[in-house]
Amino acid sequence: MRSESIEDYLKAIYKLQSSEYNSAKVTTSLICKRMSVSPASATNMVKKLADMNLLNHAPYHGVVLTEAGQKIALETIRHHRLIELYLSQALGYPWDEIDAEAERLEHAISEEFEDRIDQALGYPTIGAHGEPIPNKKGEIIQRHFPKLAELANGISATIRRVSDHNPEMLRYINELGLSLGSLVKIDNRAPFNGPLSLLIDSAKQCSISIEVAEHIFAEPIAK
Amino acid sequence: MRSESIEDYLKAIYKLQSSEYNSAKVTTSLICKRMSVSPASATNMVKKLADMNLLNHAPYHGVVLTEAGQKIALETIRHHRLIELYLSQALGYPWDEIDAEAERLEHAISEEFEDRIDQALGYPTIGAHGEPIPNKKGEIIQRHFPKLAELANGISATIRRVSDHNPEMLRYINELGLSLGSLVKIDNRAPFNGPLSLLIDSAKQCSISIEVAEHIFAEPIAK
DNA sequence: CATATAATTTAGCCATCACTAAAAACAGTG
DNA sequence: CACTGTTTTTAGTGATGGCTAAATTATATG
Repeated sequence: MRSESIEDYLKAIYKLQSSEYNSAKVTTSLICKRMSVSPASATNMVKKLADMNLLNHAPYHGVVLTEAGQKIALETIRHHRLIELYLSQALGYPWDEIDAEAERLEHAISEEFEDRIDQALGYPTIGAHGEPIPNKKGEIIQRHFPKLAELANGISATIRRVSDHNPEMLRYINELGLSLGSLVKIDNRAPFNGPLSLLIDSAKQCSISIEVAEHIFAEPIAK
Repeated sequence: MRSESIEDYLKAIYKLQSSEYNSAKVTTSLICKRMSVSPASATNMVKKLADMNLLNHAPYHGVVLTEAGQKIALETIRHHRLIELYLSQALGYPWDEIDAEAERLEHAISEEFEDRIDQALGYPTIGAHGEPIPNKKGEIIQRHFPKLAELANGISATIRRVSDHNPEMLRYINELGLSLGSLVKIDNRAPFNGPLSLLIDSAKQCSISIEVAEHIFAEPIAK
């Protein structure tokens, strides 16, 4: 009545639904791509979730989570992000490994475990990659920051969030010396989608591809 | 190819096999009782494990783990006991809750997680209830201590292990003020399987049933 | 507006792991 | 050594959650 699969689908659907760059409908094919399953599997699960009143499904037109579905999604995301932060802060895990480990653990922990690591971490509201952590009531405060790729030349900004989708990219970003709170200045922006030159913490110079710059979000410093 | 079920069965079979009070064969019915499944389910899984060369099965005469089967069992037990100790020491879990939480987590953690909590705990060899923790090579050092129920009047002993099978009993034992390392003196032993009177840490007097005394193991103090 | 292409759904299958009910094998006793 | 009762196994089912292949529906284009 609340399997790992169900939690994973609801989580994925929630993320697709609230994803900033995507105001489009959450279709079966989006879901199956995100979950790396066949279209048929996604259809089956969508039907099942609709039967359980966890989402509304307009056939051929996508799904929308119900309150109940969103609640489970947010609980799962809360687990995931608390575990990630715990792995990172309490156990010294590197940035690029916490997602995979949390992916499995998030389904196995109890409310009690959630509460205890929440307390051990000092009731955090921001996760290891800068994402907001939903509270126990299922409230989440979305924060929006521009991508490095969108910032103009000469702008200084503080790194606020990093996309966690690609561990290799995360490792690379980490090796550059970038982490949450790092100060970067956009030194130069080569034309034709060329690389971005950055000055990191007023110390280190480096040059990153637009592709990477699309996955780093930063808060421009008001001057 | 290595499901939670498989790990659970192998763990249970290992424990039945090496259980001290039981030199008998590990039969299907023992397994199904221990796992709380139907006899048919146990038979099915035993057949499957035999096909995978994780145990040898002489039909109607019980099973014996192979090296490969024992290896998986011990890895699972190692996970379980490290997690229990971590929950207890790092997260402040009470004695009676760690088993249930570890039961789920033991299947979800990676080698890396195992290594990191092992390190955080200082490479322990004794678990939260006094059981030995197998090392990474699958070696385990069995320690045998008499039950409180077996100790004669007037004997003093140090608590070395507590059976973890019944959370309610664990909570009770904990409330008595007994933990690993506690010093107890057998003050009196009422006849006809009557209660045992104990002096705990030369301070507190209490009286426990034989049933409880069967689940506490202690090392008599050489005088 | 017909038709090609893409998206979605249906139908049917497989593996895992539980179950019940019935059959078969074994063990102890008269 | 047959009989009774227990243990074990077989046979058949159900739920979950994947899959492929085929059918259906929607969409975009000439």
